[in-house]
Amino acid sequence: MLMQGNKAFEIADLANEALSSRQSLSSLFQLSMLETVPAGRAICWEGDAASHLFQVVEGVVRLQRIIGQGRRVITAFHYSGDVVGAFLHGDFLFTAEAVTDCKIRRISRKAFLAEVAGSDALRPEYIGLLCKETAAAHDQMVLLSKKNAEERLCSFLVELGLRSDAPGKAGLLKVPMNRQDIGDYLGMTIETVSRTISKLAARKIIVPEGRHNLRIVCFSSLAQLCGNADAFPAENCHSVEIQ
Amino acid sequence: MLMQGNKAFEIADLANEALSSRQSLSSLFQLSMLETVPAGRAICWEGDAASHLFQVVEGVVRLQRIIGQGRRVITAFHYSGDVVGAFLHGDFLFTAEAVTDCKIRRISRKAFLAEVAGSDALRPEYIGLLCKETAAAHDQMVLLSKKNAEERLCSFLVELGLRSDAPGKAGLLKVPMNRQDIGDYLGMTIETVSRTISKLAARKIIVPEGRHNLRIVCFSSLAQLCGNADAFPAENCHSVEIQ
DNA sequence: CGGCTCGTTGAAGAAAATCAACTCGAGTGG
DNA sequence: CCACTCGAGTTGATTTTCTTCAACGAGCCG
Repeated sequence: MLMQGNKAFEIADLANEALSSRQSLSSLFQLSMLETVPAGRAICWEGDAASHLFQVVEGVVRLQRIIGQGRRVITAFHYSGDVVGAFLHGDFLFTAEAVTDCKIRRISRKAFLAEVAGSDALRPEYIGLLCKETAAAHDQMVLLSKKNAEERLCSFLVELGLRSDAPGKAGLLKVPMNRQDIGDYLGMTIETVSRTISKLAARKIIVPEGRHNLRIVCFSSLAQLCGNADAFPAENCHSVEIQ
Repeated sequence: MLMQGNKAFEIADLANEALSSRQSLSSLFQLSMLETVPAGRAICWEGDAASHLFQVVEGVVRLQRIIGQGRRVITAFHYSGDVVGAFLHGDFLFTAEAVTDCKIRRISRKAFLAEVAGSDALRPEYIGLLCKETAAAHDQMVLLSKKNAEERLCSFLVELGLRSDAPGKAGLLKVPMNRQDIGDYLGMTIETVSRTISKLAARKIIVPEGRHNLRIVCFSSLAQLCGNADAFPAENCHSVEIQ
């Protein structure tokens, strides 16, 4: 709901939701204008006062930090529906940039926090969001600390493949970001990213189709190569992946 | 205050604080018994229901995750005054273990969240805590993703040195954790940790004194070697570190 | 004092980074 | 429509950094 129809109707519906205490964090953003951000454009800058939160409505956003001599670290990608900046207090800890052409909405931090503080329904959702982000940060620390190139790439592809808006576990996986983005996210160089993709392709686990698409031949193999202790077994690869 | 005196007095004082809305997150833990945890003992386990939060009253605690084949990642150290588990929702995402003999207090998540929800004073402190943890996680991702052995170790020593309970920037730095802990925190082996310490010692930046103490000869050199873009210059090394 | 763990140091090996050449594909302009 | 150009991606050769394996040394406890 709320995805089309005229504005007045949306706002009325929103107010209705608020009254009946069924509002969600997403609904807080619905009051703001939809903004269009072209690929490559920054949405906010590290060090600036974090006066607003953003929601990615469409497209992919990267959160990044730069440390001296052109070293860039991408700490997270955010996809449609995700909230950017939920955990910030004072300043932005990252620069957010559009990976693809994006549509976003924004809300002021002050309004956001006031809404959350005043709603018993929003607070658990907010805390859940923080928890999810922190869990992701922990997973990323494990990846960066202990995984090799193949495990990193497979973890990344599984993460992409498990996103709800992805077409499915087997099939064509859209990879909107370029090799440099992937490398800076996984802590490796573009050459190593490329080589690792080639090796997986040689083993017929994936098949590259153009720069931004990968055909996932055997998702359970990918999952097994993630290097997580709890990776599920892939003996059933063929039966599962029949399509 | 609240550090000694009889229990009844403490509780009365706490209630008083609550009434006057000057309570802090720390005060929430004051109602619980002080628990003693010997070095090496676990406080909570990854995967268990996160029913409680902890506060480190004394000692050092490590948060760690294990991934297959004995690979361990330490995602954070917590020191006296720190709250452990603030951002958790369902299950613990880490196993917490005492690095040194510790004293801790605990509070149930339910009570904690109720207190925070009901207090306009606690909520900002809580959010600030979450922000601080997330900022630390981001810093750690940068470290693990882009820094070399020397930069990692220097970052760690600076982090230790800047802790408020540390004696000072120049002087004797207590390093309570062993080499394995440091290695698993910084994403390197104990051998590389040891070698890096030796190299810094050869350059007279630090002087090891026993296994758990380092004399910091030139803190600003350490800060400069962190690899952060915003490292402050160390020309004033001598004048600052005269002591 | 002896045994033990923790830490240090050295030598060899492996993984990924770096440097460099080449390919591919998309967009541009003749 | 096709050659041209430019950026992104791939692949190969070499180098660097860190890991691994192994031996040795130092502090700590009984």
